[in-house]
Amino acid sequence: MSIDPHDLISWFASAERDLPWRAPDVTPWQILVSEFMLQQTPVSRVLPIWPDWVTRWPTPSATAAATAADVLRAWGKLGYPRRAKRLHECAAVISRDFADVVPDDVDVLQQLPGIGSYTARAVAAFAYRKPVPVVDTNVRRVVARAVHGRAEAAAPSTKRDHADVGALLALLPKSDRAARFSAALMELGALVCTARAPSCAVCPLRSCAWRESGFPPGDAPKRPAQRYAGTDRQARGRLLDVLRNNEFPVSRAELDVAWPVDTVQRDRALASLLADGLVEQITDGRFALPGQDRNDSTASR
DNA sequence: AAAGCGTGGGT
DNA sequence: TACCCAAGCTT
Repeated sequence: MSIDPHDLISWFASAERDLPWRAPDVTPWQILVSEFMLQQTPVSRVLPIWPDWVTRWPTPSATAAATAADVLRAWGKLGYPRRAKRLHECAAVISRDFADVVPDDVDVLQQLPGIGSYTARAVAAFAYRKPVPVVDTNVRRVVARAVHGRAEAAAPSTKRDHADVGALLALLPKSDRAARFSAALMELGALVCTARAPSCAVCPLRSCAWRESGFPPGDAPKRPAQRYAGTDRQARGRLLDVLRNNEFPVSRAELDVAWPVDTVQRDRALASLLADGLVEQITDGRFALPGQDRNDSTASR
């Protein structure tokens, strides 16, 4: 059972979304920025942010020259602000150690801050047209269904990821169409072979092990889905939102009102933000985004 | 290896 | 209303 690259690529030619980071003049760095933003984040939420971002900071060195505070503010409520911090660090490394040129080698890319297996492969394939398998959640799901006949991909793990790369390598066209095949596979998972309610009636694949075995259901989830309300993550988000929205450092009391009930949880969240380098405490005891201007209206007069 | 890490839209 | 889910990475 296999996926015919021709079926997929001809479907992609007509179904491909017109995403701005796919335009022909987009640089490898700008593609890398899109991949950071798209980690665990829907396309619809990246769309309004990415164009302004890459206009403001078009190169690694331009990004590295900004303060972490500016980067975190531009990131806004995209989520997982550690990604913004790592993107900033990644820019500094590329600027300093790679002459401002994004590496094209998967293993080199994967050593950079915030770049794991997926992002390294995506940059190599989509920015440099290298014939490397790109394995994301969409690809795992499409392969699980079309090739292995299962409703869902197995839980991601290092070992499982390696197997997925191997399975993909066997499918990858041995030509310059490899990168396009990977993009098409991801697009199929995003638009047709979706996690819930897949549109099998319009699927371009002529063979699919899951369909041919009668759409067997997946296993019930073993662990309960995690909630968000009341978690440390939410507390961190509230605290960081206060700092993003204040041009100048804020007092502890101003942070307290952002998470007023559970003081133990608030302290834990603040400590973890400090440990992550997403927040700094300045000498007078107030808190600020890292690298932010320490002056304020009272100190400056 | 499993758990932590944001946020908001869809159902 | 809850819950699911979205181009993952790090420890």
